[in-house]
Formats: sequence, C-alpha cells, structure tokens
Amino acid sequence: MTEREYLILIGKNITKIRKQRGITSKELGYQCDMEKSNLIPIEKGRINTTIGTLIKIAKALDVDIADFLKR
Amino acid sequence: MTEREYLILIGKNITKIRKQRGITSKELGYQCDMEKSNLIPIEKGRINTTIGTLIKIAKALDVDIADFLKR
DNA sequence: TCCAAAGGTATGATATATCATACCCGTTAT
DNA sequence: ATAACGGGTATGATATATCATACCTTTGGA
Repeated sequence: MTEREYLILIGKNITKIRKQRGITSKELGYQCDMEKSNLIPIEKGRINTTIGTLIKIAKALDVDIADFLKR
Repeated sequence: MTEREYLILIGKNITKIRKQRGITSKELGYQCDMEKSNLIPIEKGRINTTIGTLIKIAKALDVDIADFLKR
C-alpha cells in the first residue's frame, strides 16, 4: 500500500464518518478549528497531513484515530 | 488524551519496536531515508509528524501504523 | 427565477516538518 | 587515554501543511 493510497483511505474514512454524523465539511472544520480549504483536500487524500490534525478530527467525530486506518 | 500524549505514545512505540529489531536510530533513519535529527525528536514525541513519515517508519520496521497507536 | 447551501479549487501568507550538518555527552573497547 | 559509537541537541535552509480569503459549480428550496 503506497503513501497516496493510505492518505486516500484515511480521507474516505473521515468523509464516511462525517456523513454518518450528518454534518457538513464546514461544520466539521469549525469543530476542529480548521479551514475547509485544508479539510477537504485531507478528505480527498491530497495532503500528507499530521497526526495532530487527525487527532483533532477524530475528537470532533468522537472516534479513535485507528478508525481512520481501517479498510 | 492530549495531542502531546498521543505523540509521546507513538514515539515510545517506535522506539520499542526499533529496539526489538536491534537497530540503531541511525540505521532506522537510513532505512526510512530520513535524518536522525528528525527521527529522534519523533521518537521523543516532540514533533507533530506526518502520516507519510509514519508510513515510512512502519514499512522499515515491518509493522502496521496502527501498532504505533497501541497502549 | 433566484438565492443560499454544500462541495470543491486557487492563491498568497504564515507556521512548521524535514534536511543537512555540526556538535555535545556517556559508554565501551582498544 | 583515547577513539568510536549511540543517543541527543542546535541551527539555518528548504519543503510543505495550514490559514485566510475569494471564487466556481451544482443542487435544492423559496
């Protein structure tokens, strides 16, 4: 599994969980204190984001980071 | 669990697995194609590193990224 | 018809991760 | 005694993640 594939997997999992929560990217960005201009590319797997950012997203979605790695 | 605590946990897990493999930080850095001036602070939890870097380390240690998150 | 909401992209500025290198300190072997 | 090794830090340069903002497109409702 390449780095790009990993990032895409993580992004898809974030999107999936966010939609399960019924919230928009804007709202998630607000809850994570981050811009959608950063959040959306993360969900698309275009940005090699940091652990700290994943932690913020995981907290906002009330899941564990490990959930973002599941296939 | 705070971000700092997460980073420290990840760093400790990396160090632990690296020592189980019996390799030095310099060797791991070489296998990951990264400098020890970056690797050691990551093992210490001082740097908010990226997913891409964790992937490189995980590959070099032949483990899954999720193993770095275990307590 | 139109307007607001949602997803998405573009761009310049700022913050920070990483590189490259040099150096310090303990320990261990010679 | 000292040289080599392992861990660790310091620093300036470079790459890139994130911010802040503006803009586009599509879709759904008034």
